[in-house]
Amino acid sequence: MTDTQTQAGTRDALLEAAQYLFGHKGYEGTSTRAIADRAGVNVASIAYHFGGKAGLRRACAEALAERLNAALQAEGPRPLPGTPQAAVAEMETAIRAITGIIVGSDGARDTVTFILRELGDPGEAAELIFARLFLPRHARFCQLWSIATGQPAEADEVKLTIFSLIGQIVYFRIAEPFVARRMGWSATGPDQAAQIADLIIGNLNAMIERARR
Amino acid sequence: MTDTQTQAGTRDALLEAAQYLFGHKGYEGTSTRAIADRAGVNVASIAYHFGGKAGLRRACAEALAERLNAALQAEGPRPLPGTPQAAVAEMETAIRAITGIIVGSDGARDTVTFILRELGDPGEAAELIFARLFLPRHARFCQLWSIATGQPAEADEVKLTIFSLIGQIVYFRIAEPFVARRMGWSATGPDQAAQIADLIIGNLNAMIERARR
DNA sequence: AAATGTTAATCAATCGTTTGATTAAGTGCA
DNA sequence: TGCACTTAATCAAACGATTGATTAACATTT
Repeated sequence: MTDTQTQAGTRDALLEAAQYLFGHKGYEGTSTRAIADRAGVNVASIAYHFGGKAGLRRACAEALAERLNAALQAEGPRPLPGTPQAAVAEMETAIRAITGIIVGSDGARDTVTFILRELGDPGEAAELIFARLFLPRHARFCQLWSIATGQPAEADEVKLTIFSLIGQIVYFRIAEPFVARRMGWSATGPDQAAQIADLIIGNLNAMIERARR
Repeated sequence: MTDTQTQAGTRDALLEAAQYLFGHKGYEGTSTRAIADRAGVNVASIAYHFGGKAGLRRACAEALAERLNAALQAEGPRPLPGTPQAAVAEMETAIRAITGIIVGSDGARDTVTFILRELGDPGEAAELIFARLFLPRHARFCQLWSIATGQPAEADEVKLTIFSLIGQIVYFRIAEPFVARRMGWSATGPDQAAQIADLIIGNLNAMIERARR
């Protein structure tokens, strides 16, 4: 009985270790040996399972997109809400969920760290994450906004507005250490995430009100 | 007559080359040789002028903070505006200026690329940039918001609101390739920056209106 | 000549990848 | 069932290339 991985365990262990290290030290800053060590696995396994370091990076993004899409599910063939009130309600719920995942320190923390690192390093992985994770939700938000305000869903101003809405959430995570210090937070947990979500929902309602005029 | 740098020229050439490469390929992804080549200078000059690669990184951050502070100047001992209208006007002007620098493709493009890369890689450089560049403006914005709305400048909600305001701008730059594609932009230049600034100023006014109620 | 810059050459360490060997689990046939 | 063979998976070891840093010689200026 050994403590090394066997069978499919190796693949998953590599994905988890790589996601953690790529996220915290960056792709270039992470050596294949460091990944293998953290996974408790031989270096050669990376080439065997993923073709190489770059393949492992791509596999991380794919696995993560699938996993997060499942967690946020919802992205199924849901019908659009019928009233402005219901549309606003769905946006508020979504903002709370997304803020909790991006800002709060739940289980997805390392995953979000990886995503943000890739966002700043345009490439295949960022492409994949945006196409599968961000854009579908952006389109949904545009439709909800359209129902809530009466503006056409594909109007330039609407699309930009939704970007500005999501940007607020993402920035709180990017600047987290500095936000925490400025706010006097010892940690950024679910309570802080809720406080941030409340604020952004307030902004959302202010923006909707203005758009209706 | 050679084409290599002499005297103080070497130092500046290294700073510029390093800022470009650190920003576009990341700190770990950039070799000292690549920096020296781009600067048209010998590798050993890095150790001579900056003590090493890490020192060059710090020097980049310091030089950039000084330069951007000068460009945005304003941060002198300006008096606070006396009326809510004047406070809103200053915020709008600042948003236009910051959006132009961060989003538009003016001369500061490589500098902003470096900053965003460092923001995602917490360390000495990010610390310096935030302390010297971001926080002073955050505090100023809080005061302006206070004058505009009557809320106390150091209230939690105000501080968070200002973060959410800045976050909108930063995100447009981070997600620039994806925003551009979604919007059908072939490039993100001054016109697009102005469009984004208009939108964010609209959001600002909506938020202020709501805060006054 | 002393101080300051710049250079080519070299260093040990580490990089991602490849190799050949080894193990264990299937597979086909008698 | 028993034997011969193939396949998938993992390993230690080694590969050539590149890394950041250092050295000592050379050039320029004061």
